[in-house]
Amino acid sequence: MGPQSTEMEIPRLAAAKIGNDVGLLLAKLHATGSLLNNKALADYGLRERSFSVLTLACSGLEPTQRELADFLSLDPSQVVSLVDDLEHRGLVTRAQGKQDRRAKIIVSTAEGRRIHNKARAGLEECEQTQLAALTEDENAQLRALLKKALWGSEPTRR
Amino acid sequence: MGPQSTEMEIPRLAAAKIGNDVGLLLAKLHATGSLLNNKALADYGLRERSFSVLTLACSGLEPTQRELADFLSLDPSQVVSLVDDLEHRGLVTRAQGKQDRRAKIIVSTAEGRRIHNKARAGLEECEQTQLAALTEDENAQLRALLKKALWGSEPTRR
DNA sequence: TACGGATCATTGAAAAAGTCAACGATTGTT
DNA sequence: AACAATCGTTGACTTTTTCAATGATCCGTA
Repeated sequence: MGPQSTEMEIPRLAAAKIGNDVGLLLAKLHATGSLLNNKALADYGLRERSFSVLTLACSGLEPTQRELADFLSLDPSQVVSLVDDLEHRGLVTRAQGKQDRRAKIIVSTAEGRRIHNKARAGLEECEQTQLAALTEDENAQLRALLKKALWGSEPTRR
Repeated sequence: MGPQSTEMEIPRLAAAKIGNDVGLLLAKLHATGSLLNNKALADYGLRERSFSVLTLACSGLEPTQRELADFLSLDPSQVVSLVDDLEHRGLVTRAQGKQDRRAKIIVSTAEGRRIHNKARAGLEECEQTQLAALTEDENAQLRALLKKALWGSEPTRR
């Protein structure tokens, strides 16, 4: 369907003022990125979002569904669907919250971690493709700026 | 509903590896930004996308609908809806393509430019809110990196 | 302790957005 | 002249988003 080449010609319309609009730039880069990411993740039966959930389940941070919803900017009901899917496939399980019995903690299974590692490798490749125009430094810079824009200063450096 | 404060606490989950995932960072910043932008544009009966179309219609670049679809990463049928709406409200008109009579060139009306100027002012304010954590330099840097990631090197400097 | 309001995950329904194939008109190519 | 390709448009279909309602649980307060 779309152009598969690594080459990316500068569209005529990029000259418009709106070519400086952060909102549009984010939307565009996000759109093209999602396309690539979802394509890469399809091999593992995952999509961008289920991968995010799986990643956080694998993180050891023991996120609750509410935390997932907030962090991923999703409606809680969407998290239910995502977790349902991952759980049915045996990649994560719902554990009872420790302090709060209403909450469900999402943790990965061994199989979930296995799939996750494979998928992550594929994704990194994919990400490099998307940001091929940037140098290693610029790549890191972009990440840092996005994080700072989102959460102010830098997150707890460790 | 949501938190209206300018303060943004660093979520616990940001510590996860995925906090470095460019895809997620883009999705998140884009999501929060869209929310703010759409809220700001609602005063003018616009949304992020209709504003983008209006902006390009005002740009003097005489974009065709096909170009709009490509540039905004939309399906051509979505552009039809957006232009229909703007046209019904007298903000843009469809002009016949010059070389290609199949194509329709979208140009703004005087009223369209009036609304656009007002809306743009509101949006800039909004954008500053979103990127409040960044310095002026970082703000420019972010734009430059996003553009480079999208289109390689820098677009025609002028 | 018991009450009341708030929060969590879940469900289901309604609205919005996205995807896709088909069409007439037009273009460019052979 | 014939052919395939492209542009805008329409309509059907699927997916995603949004939202209100619910039972269970938590927390603050009387």
